[in-house]
Amino acid sequence: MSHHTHLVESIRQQGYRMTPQREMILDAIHRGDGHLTADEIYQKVHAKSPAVNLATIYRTLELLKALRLVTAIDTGEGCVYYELAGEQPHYHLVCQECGYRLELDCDILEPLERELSKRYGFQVSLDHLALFGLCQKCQKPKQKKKGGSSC
Amino acid sequence: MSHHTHLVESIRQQGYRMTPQREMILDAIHRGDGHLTADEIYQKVHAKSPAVNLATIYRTLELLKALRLVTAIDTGEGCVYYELAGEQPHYHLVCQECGYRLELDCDILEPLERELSKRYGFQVSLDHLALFGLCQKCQKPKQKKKGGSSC
DNA sequence: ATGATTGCAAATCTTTTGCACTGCT
DNA sequence: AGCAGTGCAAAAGATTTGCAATCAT
Repeated sequence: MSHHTHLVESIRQQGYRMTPQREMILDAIHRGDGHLTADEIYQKVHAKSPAVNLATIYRTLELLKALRLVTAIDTGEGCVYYELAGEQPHYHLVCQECGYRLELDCDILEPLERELSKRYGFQVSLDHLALFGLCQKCQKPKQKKKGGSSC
Repeated sequence: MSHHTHLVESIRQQGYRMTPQREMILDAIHRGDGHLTADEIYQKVHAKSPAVNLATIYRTLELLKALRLVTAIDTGEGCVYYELAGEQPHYHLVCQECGYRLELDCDILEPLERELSKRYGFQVSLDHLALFGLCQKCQKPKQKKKGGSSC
């Protein structure tokens, strides 16, 4: 628990209590390295301490999100992934055909980020990003229907 | 049905049957202009023909997606939006704080699209895109990273 | 005619909530 | 001690599925 002392402090300083459950949840998210669903977090915590309830996981995640200690990433697969806020952002490409996923280099989105800020004053959280499309493999089986989709 | 004759043909040519339900669903999506949830589509169809079942909506949307006649957009709000494939792509910025949404100019994502293709061979479906972050208004209460005016 | 499609109801799956009890501070 | 936090069970909301009836082809 030494690595997330500051998280524990954050929670306490804002008037919330530190419980074993919350500690285990934080620890699970930390070890999960940004790719755990609520249920997976539950599995991990439950393995350590079977009495912990799924509802507690959800309530805690809700709290941690509100305190901006964790962020949620919705990749559109019907489940949400959680990670500690401030971790190295990582972007995903998700193939809609085969589910193949790969991680993007961080720098590839910087120009877009700057442009959105300049043009719209909008500060995107690109660490939440998942992009969908077709991987190389899955592009081939389809027709070459490329007409009319230009801007 | 004049505007989506080609959709009807597509379905038939692939060995599927054209039913009034499917016609109404296509029509609803068409008129909905890319921002309807499954349930909203259901409401529209149901208004015309109360016997139509929600399960049919889901099954039809599933089919239409598989045939690539409609695309699904998950904006991470817990619901999925449907639109006709090949419609003018439109991107969303969604404020995670206040839910404010705005549409992006089409051209802003082209450089990214090209780069992803070049670097990873990945063909992103950017018409599926929703970006999350903070709008100008909601940036202030937090870090003063930027001096903006009102939304 | 015949098999794809639908309606209906029940089942899933994820997430939320009410309430009484527990335990952090 | 007092109230935030928890466990439990039940609720809610979205989507899926099994099955018998129906209808497009």
